[in-house]
Amino acid sequence: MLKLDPIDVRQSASAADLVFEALRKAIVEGDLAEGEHLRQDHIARLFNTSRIPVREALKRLEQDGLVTNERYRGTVVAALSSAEVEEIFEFRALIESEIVRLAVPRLTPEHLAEAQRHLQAFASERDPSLWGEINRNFHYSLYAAADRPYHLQVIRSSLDRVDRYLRAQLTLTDGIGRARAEHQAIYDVCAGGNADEAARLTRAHILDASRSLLAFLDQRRR
Amino acid sequence: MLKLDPIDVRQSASAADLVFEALRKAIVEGDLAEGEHLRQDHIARLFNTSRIPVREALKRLEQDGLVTNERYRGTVVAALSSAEVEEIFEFRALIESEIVRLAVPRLTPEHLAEAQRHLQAFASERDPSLWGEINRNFHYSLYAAADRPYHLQVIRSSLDRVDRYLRAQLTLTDGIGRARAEHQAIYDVCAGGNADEAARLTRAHILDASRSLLAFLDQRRR
DNA sequence: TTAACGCGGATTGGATCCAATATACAATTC
DNA sequence: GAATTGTATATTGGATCCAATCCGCGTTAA
Repeated sequence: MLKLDPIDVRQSASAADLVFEALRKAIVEGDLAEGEHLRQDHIARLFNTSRIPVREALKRLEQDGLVTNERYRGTVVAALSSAEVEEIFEFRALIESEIVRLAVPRLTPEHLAEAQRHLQAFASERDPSLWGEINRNFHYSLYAAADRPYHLQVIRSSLDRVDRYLRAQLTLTDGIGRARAEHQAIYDVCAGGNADEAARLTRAHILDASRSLLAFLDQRRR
Repeated sequence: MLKLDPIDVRQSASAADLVFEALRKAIVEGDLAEGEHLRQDHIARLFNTSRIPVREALKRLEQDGLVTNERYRGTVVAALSSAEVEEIFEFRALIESEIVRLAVPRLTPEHLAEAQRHLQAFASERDPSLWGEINRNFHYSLYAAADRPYHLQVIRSSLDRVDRYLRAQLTLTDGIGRARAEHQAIYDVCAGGNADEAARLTRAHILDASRSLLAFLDQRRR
């Protein structure tokens, strides 16, 4: 009998899924400015599809808080107030420090090796547009050891909302320098197996970025 | 000149919004069993509408994790494994204890009065089908004082996922009795202004329900 | 007997068409 | 000239239609 690798041939990505992922990525990475109108017809043409899958994608983005919709007026990229940004960073500090605490006792050499790769990439990468992605990967490589899929999902969702601001903050004077130093410190205590200290440093790292970012936002918005 | 109260006449609820809310409520309250198929055409007829708004509602529910969708195979009410239920309760224990810690110093007499009303309703209500709603309201009346909209939104979302299981747990032997006692204890320390103790009791309350529920689920699923 | 095959209805995904509403701008009135 | 009104166009929300896929069931062949 013929034997083949049982690859799932079912293409699970519908047009709506593709549009959703593309728009999500564009918003998270800051390629779509906050307040920008997302016209159904325009997006549909970009993807060579009709407005139906576009509308489904926009509904999903709305549910994630990445866009807002007003009936008959359309969908715009969500804009966050300083207070909202601050609250989300506070939330991240709470949950990400806890996930690190859970992760540290479970860290394997493989986890640490991957984290170190991202650490080095972060140190050597010159292109600021890549820092955000590397930053995410570094933290996620540690969080993965916690083996808490729901927590990770919530972390992803909360970071998605503020990542474009965070990426702007990284490019500020000293933003990248402090991030590098703090990452190294977090990595060191993780490798040393000190869960409480890793949690404390992660919390401080997030709140530090928050303070720097809010100072920048408040200044820019005046 | 004619003067009228400037009421916003714009009806913000689209058909998709109404369908979404109705389905969400039905799933959260356990009226739709896990694994049940949600046929677009059937739902559309129920609401006297076409399948288009139904599909948008289903996409939003999927984004919230309340249903799962497989291409060309349809949408079913999500079923959670015991491990997933356990993780979500662990998550709730973390974030709800923290929100209580933030809320206590900000509690006004009005907040406490509302919490006490829910406490009494919880104590006197005979109809088990209403316990879940009252339970939510009691906790939310305390959480509201924290004034953290994003945290509250995440709390709502996580509770939505497990509320149908929690409601089943409340009707178990002693489930409602322990919940009543623990609510009273939480209320007392909140009214006394002891934030740390309120957080500790909230955490214990959630983990207590989790243990009881998991024992029940593991037994039922065998 | 049973497993593979194929057909037809059921269901979902997507395209196109129509209705409802908003917005920009010209026309009009004071 | 400014405010208001009417109108044309753009855009969204929803309905209907078509295509792709799944699934149950009967048929057939080994």
